[in-house]
Amino acid sequence: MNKKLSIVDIANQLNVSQTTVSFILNGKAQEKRISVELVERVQKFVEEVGYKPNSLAKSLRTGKSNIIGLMVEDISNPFFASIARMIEDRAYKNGYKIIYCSTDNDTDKTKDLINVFRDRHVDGYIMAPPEGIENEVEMLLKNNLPVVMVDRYLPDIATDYIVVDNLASTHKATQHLIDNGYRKIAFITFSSMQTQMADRLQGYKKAIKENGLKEYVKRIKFSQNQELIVEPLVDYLKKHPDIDAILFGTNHVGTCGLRAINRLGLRVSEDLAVVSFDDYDVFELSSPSISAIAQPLEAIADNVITLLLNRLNSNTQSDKQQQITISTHFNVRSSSVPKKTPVLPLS
Amino acid sequence: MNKKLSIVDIANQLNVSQTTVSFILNGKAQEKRISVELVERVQKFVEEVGYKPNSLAKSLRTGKSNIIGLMVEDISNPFFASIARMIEDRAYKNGYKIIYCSTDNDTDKTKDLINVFRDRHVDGYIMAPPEGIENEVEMLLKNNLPVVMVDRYLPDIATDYIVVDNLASTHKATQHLIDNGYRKIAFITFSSMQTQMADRLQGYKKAIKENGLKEYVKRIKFSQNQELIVEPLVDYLKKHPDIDAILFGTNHVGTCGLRAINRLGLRVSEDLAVVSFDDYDVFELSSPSISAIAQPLEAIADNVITLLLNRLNSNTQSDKQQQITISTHFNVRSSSVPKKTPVLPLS
DNA sequence: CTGAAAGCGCTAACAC
DNA sequence: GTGTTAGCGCTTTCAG
Repeated sequence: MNKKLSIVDIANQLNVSQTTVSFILNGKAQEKRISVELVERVQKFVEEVGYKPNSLAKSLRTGKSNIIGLMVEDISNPFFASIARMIEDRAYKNGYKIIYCSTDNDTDKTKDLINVFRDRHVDGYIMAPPEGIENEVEMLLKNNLPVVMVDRYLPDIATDYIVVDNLASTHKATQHLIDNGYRKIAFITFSSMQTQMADRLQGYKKAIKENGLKEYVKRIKFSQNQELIVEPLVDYLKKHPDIDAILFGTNHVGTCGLRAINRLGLRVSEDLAVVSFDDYDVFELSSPSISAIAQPLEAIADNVITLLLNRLNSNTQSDKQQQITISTHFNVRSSSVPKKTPVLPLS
Repeated sequence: MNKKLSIVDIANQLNVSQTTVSFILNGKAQEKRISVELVERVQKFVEEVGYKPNSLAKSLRTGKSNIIGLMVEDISNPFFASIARMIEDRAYKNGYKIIYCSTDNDTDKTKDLINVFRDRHVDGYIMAPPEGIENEVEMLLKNNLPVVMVDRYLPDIATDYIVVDNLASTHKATQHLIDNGYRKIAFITFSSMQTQMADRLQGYKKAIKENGLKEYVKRIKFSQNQELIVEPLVDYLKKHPDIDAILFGTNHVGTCGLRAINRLGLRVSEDLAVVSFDDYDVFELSSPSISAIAQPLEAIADNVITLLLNRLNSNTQSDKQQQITISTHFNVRSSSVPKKTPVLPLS
């Protein structure tokens, strides 16, 4: 129906040239001093027949696709899903569409995906990068394609990024556990050298060291399969029955951790204090409810898309990179109330 | 770097014609009886210089974009996020990319989005349709664009679709509550006439009627904003303190329902049995854990993408529509254990 | 103010 | 077996 009209059709029917139509459609009427009446006539006609420019042809010609590539670790993780959702909204409102994909934190997969995106001529990239894609990102930058990192960044490469103050957050959470009388505090995390995980670990270590306590760090290999995370956790907790509190490094480990705790028949809060990074429904609705470090999703998404849109609108690639750190909010709940059994003094 | 090469460049450098290169690259070498050595030479060179065909130009020429448009209600809802994730994986493996968007169940927004997708020349559509987009969908079909519905369908239009047996599922869940001694069972749902919600309501009503009980149906307006759902729920529960069990129509109402129950200081299972449609972490990890009707996400996603890929590969639009209904799995947990207080006999 | 025309990179008749 | 070439629909330079 309305699919066959092209700019030449409408030019012919109106007895004007394509150029004129094109100028009018692209808001260059004034600049080109096209008569107001012609402009109106064209616009009216275009409206009537429901003509839509073919964006493929447009992209081919202009090199702009109005598509943003979004690469997250896993779109089914509520943290990324929420951010993606907000980014999507803002992008649509600004005339951009999103192509997304989940990297699974897999370097090779991500490299492939970057190629797919380049191939599609996406105008800009938003990514939560896995390790080892420095070269690819540099290539993008070199080609003047804006890249905004989120959640983590590549330390060796100067890009825009939006992260939260991971170190301060886990430091505070750990200190909170210590203040509430816990002494054998484990930090359970993914075995990853990515910046966000490294910082979270440092925050924990710092608090532990400052209080002269002993570190209990358990690293687990990232996996989509929950069982592959729950099982090592069960083992670890069995092996360390003296642990009296756990700080989980992400919502995913946190959720699996709760499963492990359930499976062992342990009771959160009574037997074991729990705090997790990343807040979401599960933690709020658990009983006892789980203390969690909430990332300000909306602020993150807003900053990301604003930054990218700015880059897109002004070809100022060479500008100084913007690197924004946002504070988290620590939601204290029942899972980390002050310890009831004898509290050891700090040495 | 590798962005400037076009097919003509590589043809020139190799002293062959574009056609030849194009044929080779598109696997038509045999068909066109191009010499094996030439094929190899070209492939080797292409490999070396890292030439990638420009898919925009390709799409413009062929009318195929290798993009699938995915429209769900809300990508941040775990049900849709999980399905999207699985669809994404399968699509990528088959050379398709996904453009997605959240409809918010908003008819106008969805119409816009369909236009955006058409404009992008997506090859196929997967959608969880809101009400009132019959005309748009018919238009797509008329233009021979495959559309697969998921989660719900438009009763007046013959399309492929994948749904679960909603009616049987809620019927079973309601009967389960009755069997366990509950007599004042509420069904809390979104005020929607969409097929999946209508069927779930019917399943509940059927079981209630069969047992000569009274219906308690509460409909709530769909909203992203949790508070707008929790509040009416709190009111409703206050007004009907005699209700002894609730069946929630979706995970979203279910989650909000748990909040409402918490807010009122009611205890799940002791004061109120609970079952929800859609299983996910929250229900499994709550304590008491919440009985839930689990949709087989993987089976749904698999069927959806298989169906669509089939359509895409064989231009058999006129084939009979495939309409697949999959069974759910009822996960019985602690929230709906047999009632302890005096159980009224069924009349 | 408006029109002709040169491509953007690729595919596929059609000719040789 | 291989080369020529006409577009796909649009933007934009350059001439009127």
